[in-house]
Amino acid sequence: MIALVDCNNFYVSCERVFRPHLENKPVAVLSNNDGCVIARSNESKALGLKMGEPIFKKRELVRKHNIQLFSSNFALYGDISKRVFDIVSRNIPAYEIYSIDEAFLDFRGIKDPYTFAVHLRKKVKKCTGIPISIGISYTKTLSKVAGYLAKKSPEGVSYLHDKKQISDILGRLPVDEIWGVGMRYAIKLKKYGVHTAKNLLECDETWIRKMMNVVGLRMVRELKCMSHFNLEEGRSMRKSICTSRSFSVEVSDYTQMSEYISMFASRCSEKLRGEPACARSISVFMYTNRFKPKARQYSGYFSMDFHTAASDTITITKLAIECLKKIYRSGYSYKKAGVTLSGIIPRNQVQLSLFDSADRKKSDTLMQTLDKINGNMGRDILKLSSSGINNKWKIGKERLSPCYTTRWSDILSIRV
DNA sequence: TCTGGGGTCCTAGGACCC
DNA sequence: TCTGGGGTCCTAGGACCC
Repeated sequence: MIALVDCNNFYVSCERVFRPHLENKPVAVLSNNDGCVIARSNESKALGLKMGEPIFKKRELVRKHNIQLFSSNFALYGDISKRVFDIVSRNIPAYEIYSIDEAFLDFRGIKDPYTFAVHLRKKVKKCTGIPISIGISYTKTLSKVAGYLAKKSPEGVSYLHDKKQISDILGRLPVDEIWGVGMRYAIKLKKYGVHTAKNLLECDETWIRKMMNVVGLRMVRELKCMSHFNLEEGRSMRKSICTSRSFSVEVSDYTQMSEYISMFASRCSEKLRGEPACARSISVFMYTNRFKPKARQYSGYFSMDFHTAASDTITITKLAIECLKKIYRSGYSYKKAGVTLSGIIPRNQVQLSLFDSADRKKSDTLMQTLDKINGNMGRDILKLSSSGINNKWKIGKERLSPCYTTRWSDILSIRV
């Protein structure tokens, strides 16, 4: 048995923990630059606020119903997530943290899964203030189905174990609610008269394989109670690391762009060292505003390899700038840019070059010092001058809540 | 006026090897 | 008349997830 723990409307719930008066009120959290809706409370969903929708299109709705909006505060959400999963994973032999708000738990050997889950849910709510739902079944995909039901049940827990019951539910589950069926597949499937999960199970497996390749086929088998996706314990090394941003004010100046690219490269390097790992290649991309069809459009992408896999900010930034020079075209207004590191390998598996002349020991010490100072005193206390001296990163976040749990100056004061 | 950020996996096709 | 068989690696593109 596998249990899926899912935090309800997670970002909204995090904001509510510190603002209990928002309970039962419509609330939403916005993406960077306060652009799109990325989390909604049930009340906001009921009002018709859609996921991913640009908020400026909904100004009237927001005003009319007094929907409370927040800028995204990932420092807060990340910390609350850690607290939730600390509690959830206690006394569980194996678990996999799947995303910031979801985890799969190994429920084998638990005598009464339903009661256990009900207790777990109460405990998490009491200790963190976050409401969760728990779906339990035979495979990961089925536990996702159970999770879907759990969200609608008053107890917040659903235990799917009876074959007849599973079959009934799959008969009512729309295909696009299945884990692994996105918009494209849903459209394709409906064209062939496949509307429910049960319809899909009745299809020929060769046909499914052709339509949705092996991943789709595995998913279908999982719905038939055959397990294909194992619990992945421990955090495995990432395969790529990306830092990208949309600019609140479009960029049309090379120096400005090179400062941003330098900043993205630094951020990527920090994440890379945090693994700890090195990267074999880097790529840089940038593009103009696709929502302004009348403006001149351009998009550029360029990738380069390091001579020797690198993790130090200086080497990485230098190559990022090389890439930038290859693709930068003047005369355009850029809306978004980013840096991606790939070919990630563990630090201790770097193949050195015979003619390598770099002083690695020195650069390692330098980076350790840099990370330590920035870790203790705040991000970017020490940085490369190529990322700009007075370049205060301008991400529109007008409705940002305090970092209640991760910043000393933001801790709540309580009048007793 | 205003439209996010960060990941994963699979496949087909091309280029290459012996 | 008639031109093999078995591999690897890389990339772009397409799908998905949160």
